[in-house]
Parts: sequence; structure tokens; C-alpha cells
Amino acid sequence: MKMQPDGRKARGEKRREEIIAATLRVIERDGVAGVTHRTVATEAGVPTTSTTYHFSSLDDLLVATLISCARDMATEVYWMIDRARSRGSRGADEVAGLLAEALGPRRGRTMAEYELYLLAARKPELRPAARRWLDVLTSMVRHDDEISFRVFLAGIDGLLIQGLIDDEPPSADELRPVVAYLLKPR
Amino acid sequence: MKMQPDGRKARGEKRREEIIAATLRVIERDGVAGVTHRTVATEAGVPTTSTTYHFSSLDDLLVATLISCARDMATEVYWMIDRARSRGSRGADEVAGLLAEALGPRRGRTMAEYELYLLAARKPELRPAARRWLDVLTSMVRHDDEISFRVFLAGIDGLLIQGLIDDEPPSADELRPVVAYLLKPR
DNA sequence: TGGCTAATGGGACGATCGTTCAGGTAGTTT
DNA sequence: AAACTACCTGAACGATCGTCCCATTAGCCA
Repeated sequence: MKMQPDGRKARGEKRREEIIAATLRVIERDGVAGVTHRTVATEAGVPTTSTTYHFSSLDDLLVATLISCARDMATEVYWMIDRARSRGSRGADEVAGLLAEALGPRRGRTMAEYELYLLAARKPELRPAARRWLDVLTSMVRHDDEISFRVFLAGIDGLLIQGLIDDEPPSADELRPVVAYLLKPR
Repeated sequence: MKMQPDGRKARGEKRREEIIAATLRVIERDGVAGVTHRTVATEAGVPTTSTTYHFSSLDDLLVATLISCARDMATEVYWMIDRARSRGSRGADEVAGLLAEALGPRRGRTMAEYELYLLAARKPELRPAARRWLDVLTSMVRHDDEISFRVFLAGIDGLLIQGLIDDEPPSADELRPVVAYLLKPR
């Protein structure tokens, strides 16, 4: 419990987060394959050695980026679910709209998220972070809804991945009937 | 229309396919990030320059690998659907078993497929190949079933991706209720 | 048999990579 | 003020990368 925060550490932490943000931008633009100490440093506007100082290796940098990204995803999808619920039977509209947004304006971000997701499949130490947002969401629903909710989340993932290889992003209108069918109770 | 096939070209084509197969093995083991001319050549047991001779660039090699992989996926999932259908209400068992297999013994292959899938999201020239197996399968079903089938395929994709970040692969027993719910008609 | 072409493979070049190191700066503590 | 610590950064090293070049081999055709 520190009362007087160290100004040096504060600046260091700030730069660390800038580097993480820059890494995410690089992944959005060029994919995980485009992440090097130098490209990230250039993107962040810092010297190359700064990325090696704050992250002991490139792997550490990707790990930190995934953790940061997963936290954002969790809160984001949390509010999506919340909004969809509050709109009741209009939930499909809400979800379809958000999917269209994720596949349109935010397409790069969506690709980055799934690339980091697959990275977690190969690196066990990343899995807790990648799984966290799934766990958070699952804990939101009633216990007897768990299976239908797992199906819902799986369907969302599948629609996003398939939407990423369309020549032009699917519109909310195209997605709505599929989402509605996915949400329809049995 | 050649009547007498050129023996040289035949050997060349054979080696070309060996290189593609080796590339897929490298992706299964180390991911797309591990694909270099040298690693692929070593895996295939050919000199380094052989991969640059048969493929004008690394991109071409990955493109050819994805196309080959997508063809296999299409036929594979085709028979899965066929078997699931013939077993009627027992289709969920069939599908759950195949998912467990894809996430267990064939886990590396499944990761490779999704990595190539995401590669297609970034390279437009790859999208037709990546989409082909979706199209083939969609053409299998009756027109009025299209939406439920799209939901089914999306759910499969989502279950596979989420299963890839589990610490231990989910068993067929764990997957069966989810698959059954996914298949249940509304 | 002698040209012709496709496939093969050894070697090397320049570029870029991850990472290290040592010197320099600025904030904190005594 | 002095000692200490944390952050910063330019330069460089060795490894590895994609790709090219050129000599050699082997199957084809006239």
C-alpha cells in the first residue's frame, strides 16, 4: 500500500500501456505476424529498446496485449447482453446490430481478437485470460439456462468468424433472422 | 489437353504436394508463424530452394495450403452431415463425437484450419477457397432450412473455437447436450 | 545424338529479426 | 548534497529470414 506514488513508476506504467495499445493497433492492421519490437515501437512513437525494457520478450508483450484485450471484450459483451435483455423480444435487433458493427467498422479489432484467441489455444498460460470473458458471461445467466447460453455464445462466435471471410460485411438486416433463430427458445 | 504426361512435370507436381503437406504439418505443430521456407523444406526433406522454386513466394505457399486444406474440410464435413442425417435423432451423438475428436486427437489440425481461416480474413484472394466448404454444405440443405443450417454451422464453429482454449479437450459426453440443443428444431 | 526444357540443389546476399549492453537522465531517499 | 533507483535510449551482435543466382541433372523431342 503505497501512499506517495513514485513518479518514475507512474510514467513507466503509462508508457507500458501505450505500448500495449500500439501493439493492438498493429495487430488490427497487420495481424499478429506483423508484431515485432520495431513495428510496435514505431507505432507507439518510442525507441525500439523501450519495448524490450518494459516487456522481457515478445511473448510477454503479446500476453499483456491479450489480457488487456480480453478485459475490454468482457465488459463490452457484458453490456451487450445487458442491453439485449432490457429490450426483451427486440434483443435480436440489438445483437444483430452489434455483430454488423463488429464485422464492419470494427472489423480489424474483431480479427485481432480472434487471432489472440487462437494464440491462447497454443499458449496455455494465455488461456485463463482468454476464457475469463466467457466465464464472466456464463455466470450472468440462471443455472438452468446454461446450455442455451453456451449455444448462444458459440453461435455468436461462429457468425463473427464466418462474417470475417465475406467479401463485404453482412448487414444487420441479413444477420437478424439468424440471430433471432438462435435466440428462439425451444 | 496433353495425352502423354511429362514425367518431369509429374515429379514436380508430386514434390509440390509434398511441400504443401509438410506446410500443413508445420502449421499444426507451430502455427502459421512457424512457416518459413527453411522449416517447411526441412519438414518435407527437400532443399530450401525447392520451396522457392515451386512457390513464387511464401504467400503463394500459404495460399496453396489453405486451398488444399479447405478441400479436405469440405469433403470431411460433408460426410459428417451425411452420417448425422442417416442416424436421425441420434445425429447429436455423431456430431458430438466428431467435435470431441477434432478437439482431442486432431487438435493441431483444427487449430491449423482456423489459423488459415483467419488468414483468409486478411487476404481477399483466399476467401473463395475458405468459403467454398460453407457453400458446398449450404447447398446440401433444403431452401427453407437455410437459416437453421446457418445457425448450426455457426454453432459448430463456435464450439470448436471455444473448445480450443480449454485446458483439456471437452469430451463427447460434455458436448452432446449442447449439440442436441443446437439441433433441436424450433 | 544433340538441342531444349523443367526440376534440382548448393551457396550467398542484403534485410530484418530479438535481444543485449553500456551510458545517460531524472525522480526518490537519506 | 550524495547515494540510490527506475526509466530511457543509441548502437550493435548474432541469428534467421526471403530470395536470388548459377551450375547440374534428368526427362523430352526432333
